[in-house]
Amino acid sequence: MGKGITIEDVASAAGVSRQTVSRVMNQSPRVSPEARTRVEQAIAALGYVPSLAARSMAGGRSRLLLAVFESPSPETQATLGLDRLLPAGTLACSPHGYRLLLEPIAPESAPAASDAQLAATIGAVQPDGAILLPPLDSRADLRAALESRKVPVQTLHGTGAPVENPGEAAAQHLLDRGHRQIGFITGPSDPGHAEYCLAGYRSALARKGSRAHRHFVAEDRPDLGDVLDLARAWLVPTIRPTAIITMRSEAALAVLHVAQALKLAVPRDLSLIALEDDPALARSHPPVAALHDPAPDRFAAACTRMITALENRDAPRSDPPVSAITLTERASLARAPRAI
Amino acid sequence: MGKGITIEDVASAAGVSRQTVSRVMNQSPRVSPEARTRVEQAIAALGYVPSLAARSMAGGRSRLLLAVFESPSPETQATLGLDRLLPAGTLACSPHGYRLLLEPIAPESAPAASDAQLAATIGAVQPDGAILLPPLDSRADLRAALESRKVPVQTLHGTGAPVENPGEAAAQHLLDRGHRQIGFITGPSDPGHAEYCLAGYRSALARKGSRAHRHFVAEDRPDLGDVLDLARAWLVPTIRPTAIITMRSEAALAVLHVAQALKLAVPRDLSLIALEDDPALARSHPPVAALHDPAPDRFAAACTRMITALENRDAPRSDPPVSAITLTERASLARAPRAI
DNA sequence: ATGAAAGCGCTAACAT
DNA sequence: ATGTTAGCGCTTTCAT
Repeated sequence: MGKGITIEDVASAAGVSRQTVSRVMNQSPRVSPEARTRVEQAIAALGYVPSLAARSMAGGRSRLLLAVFESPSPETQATLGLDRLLPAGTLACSPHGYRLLLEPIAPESAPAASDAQLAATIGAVQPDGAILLPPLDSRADLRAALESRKVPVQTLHGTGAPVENPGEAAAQHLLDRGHRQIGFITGPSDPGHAEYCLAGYRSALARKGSRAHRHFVAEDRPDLGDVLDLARAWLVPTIRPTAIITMRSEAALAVLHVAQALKLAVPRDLSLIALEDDPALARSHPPVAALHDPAPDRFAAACTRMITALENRDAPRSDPPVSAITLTERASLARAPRAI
Repeated sequence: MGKGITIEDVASAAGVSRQTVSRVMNQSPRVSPEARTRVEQAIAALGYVPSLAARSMAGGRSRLLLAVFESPSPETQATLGLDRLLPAGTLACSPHGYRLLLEPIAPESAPAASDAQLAATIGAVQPDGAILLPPLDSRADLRAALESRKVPVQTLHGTGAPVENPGEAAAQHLLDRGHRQIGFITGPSDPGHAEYCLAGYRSALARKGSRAHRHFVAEDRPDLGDVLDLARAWLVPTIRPTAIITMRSEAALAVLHVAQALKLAVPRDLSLIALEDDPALARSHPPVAALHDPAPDRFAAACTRMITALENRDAPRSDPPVSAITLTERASLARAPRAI
């Protein structure tokens, strides 16, 4: 059932020509209200859905967008979060009749290899556009491979705001609340990303003249005991951080535990922020604040930008900026207890 | 560049008709070796890639497979692992000229709603098949919606082996090594899944006559202190588990820490298995064994099964079974120290 | 073994 | 505002 319903069926059911049906589907203004209604009813009655392939052939627009992402290598456990990205993007596309097509790129692939791969995909599906997902958005070779073949490219940080640094953002939040002795515990997962966040933290503190980053910076260790020891080493002395930033959520939980064992009240004596959110953070006592990267929303926004750019090839558009990072405030945050 | 190369271009470059080119692409045996070679060279020289849309229209096969998955709701943080699934599936499809198309289904969506959604997708792209990803593989309504429209369905557990229960598998591994006093710490994330694993653990122990599941079963808590307390409560007494299974990797690390603080050697005095793998487990001291769900491989296998079933509509196939769960053995495992 | 003819379902040009 | 005429790039079916 529902098989083989074509524009022709709709046309005869509505008593018009295929063209009129086509015009209705394509929102052409040159259709009389009556005709439009009859066509719409016929479409609904028959459950007609136009064939993407046929529209692609005839109209030259495939309504397919490439979602180009880096396929995780076994060791690079760095979770891209496709679980939440892809539904968001799909949802943004479908009301416009567009669809996403996956294009995984092997990490550190040679430019020639990925160029060939993209060439094959472009030839086969002729996508109307491509979204370069991080960390691929910085690969000039991919962008060139796409654009040289007339495939427009978008990234998550459209034309607007520059990328925010999570380490810097977290530090800034704490500085704004009066904290100066702010500790930072990196995550062991992705060395490059850890360095990046750490640098952001450092520059934020340096701007405010704090020297905490000389004393309270440590590397996260996989052994829980090491993290607990570290937390104790920082929190037992009189001169101690009034706030600590951790990259991993688990480290934040470990610090919280040590603080409570030492009778330090969170957040009164110590504020906590994790750079990575996790359900466990929301359920701990007290819940721990975390930075939240609205990547799914930014991906959806990128898809929408792409589509509107495609549809009105002329009209100048102003892309509403999307904030890159937000803080999920939870009870682990308070103003600095006093000046030290 | 590379734009607009059609079968016609290849045909004239090779000095043959379009049909011959088509036959070469479709592996038809009715082509002379010389002609085939000339065509293949022309294809390579021109960088020709056949248009999916055109093939779909003319041949009635879209070479598109639907990857139907449950889109995570805000609270259902249950990570499906699309990050690793999709590249694996894509890789399995591409050598055959097939592609994956995403179809997210809202969790607990009404059957009528998802039926309409699938109908729209099927009408638009006319997929040659669909893979129902867990936990959607048990939704009879989705399967019906697909199959009633002549779209063949596959799931991760092909025709072969039944689904293994992670809790049961882990318990069985330990029982095989002589353990009887085996503890189990559930995870707080997905209640249904936790119950399921716990039941598997219970039945495995019951089969061997162990009664440990009466004493050493506990619920995981988000607060680290609670988990540490629990581990101490189990490990301090003389009658204690010789092995512990945890659902969350963090809980395993916490138990490991307590054991070491109590001067219990892992794995000599205590074996540890997590039901969820994580890079941190491999880096701890000692590394902690974990169950590993080869879902990416099973997804790739499902795609391959689908494609071969599609290509040889006649030949009877025997699907090689794929093991559902494997144990990543690490230094946290040893035989039971003694009978208690 | 190869070619010629006839579409697949739709849209872009032209008509009218 | 609507209908008509050509294709889009392939695969089918039927000739040769």
